Amino acid sequence: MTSTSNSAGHLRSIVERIEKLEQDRAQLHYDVGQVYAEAKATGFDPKIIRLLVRIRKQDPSARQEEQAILDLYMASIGMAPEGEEVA
Amino acid sequence: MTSTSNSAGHLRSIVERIEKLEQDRAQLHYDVGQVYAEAKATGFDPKIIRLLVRIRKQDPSARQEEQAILDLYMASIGMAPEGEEVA
Amino acid sequence: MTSTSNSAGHLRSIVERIEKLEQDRAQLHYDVGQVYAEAKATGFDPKIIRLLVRIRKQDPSARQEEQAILDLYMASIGMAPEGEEVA
Amino acid sequence: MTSTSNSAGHLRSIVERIEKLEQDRAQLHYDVGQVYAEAKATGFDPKIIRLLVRIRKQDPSARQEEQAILDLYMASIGMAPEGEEVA
DNA sequence: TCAGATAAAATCGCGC
DNA sequence: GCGCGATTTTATCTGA
Repeated sequence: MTSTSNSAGHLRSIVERIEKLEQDRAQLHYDVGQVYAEAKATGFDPKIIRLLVRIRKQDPSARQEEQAILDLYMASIGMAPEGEEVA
Repeated sequence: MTSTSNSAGHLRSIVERIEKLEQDRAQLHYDVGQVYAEAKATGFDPKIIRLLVRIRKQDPSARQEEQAILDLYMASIGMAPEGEEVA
Repeated sequence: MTSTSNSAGHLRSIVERIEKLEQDRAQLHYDVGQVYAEAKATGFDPKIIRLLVRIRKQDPSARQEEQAILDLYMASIGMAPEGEEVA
Repeated sequence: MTSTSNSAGHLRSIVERIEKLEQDRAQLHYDVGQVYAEAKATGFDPKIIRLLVRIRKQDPSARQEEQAILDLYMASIGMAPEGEEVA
């Protein structure tokens, strides 16, 4: 056994795994920055690209929100949500 | 050629690469959450683990300096330093 | 003079003003909760109300975002934004 | 009667009151920012002030307990307690 | 260098 | 009581 106790070993393992995942995440974050840099070098305005990406991401959620309203109202008047079978 | 112009193709490539990277990042974020969940299930307090990870990430001397300034401020307005019992 | 130094007095004043403002903010937050509670008691679904309020708040910003895209593109091709005089 | 029904009138009233309260809250939030700005202009580190305010808000004994657990965790994975010099 | 915007993290409250 | 989603707060980043 390399650690004082199982508990300590587990704690260490947890902390190290988190740190590893966070490192990978940071690397990915850096990579995103690189793509933006390349975009800029190619003549694209990074600001516009950011906007584009954000909108592509939000579009579906806007639709989802509409659906949420609908579902909520249907529930409030005691109707089953669309696409559901009774049994 | 598959696209209207090189420029449009490049723009598409940029956006798609960014979205791919962001997806991977989100996955990693989820994984971190899983580790915290496991920690909690094993009996560790996730809140403290977060604190621990944060401290490990900080430059130790930076943290000391921060603490020193905090002590100064606290002293100047008549607060007792941290970690003191009232009685 | 009531304080050891001007600096300490100022620090104390700053901290106290922040705490006062935060208290007021918390009170307002509580008040919002009260209105939601009243709504619920009157038979409205708080969840729907929240959605309503959120959408009313986002609607204008969605329009603003559209405008931002337009402005960005116009700027990128060297055109002045709408509603601007040359001199 | 100014509204289609009492219910609709009430709903409108609810939404408007919520929006009013949220506006006031936003104003207060802005005011807090102003105080921090003043603090910074006077030479105080806003980051430390934030820390200070957070500590004052915490129950002192809760904070001690948290610190105790943290020390335990740190000891169990072989980290030195905080506030220690390397040499 | 600083204010404002953006995005990330942490906390909180609800529903299951 | 616990996970999950929403909110709020904090920190990073970009442009002026």
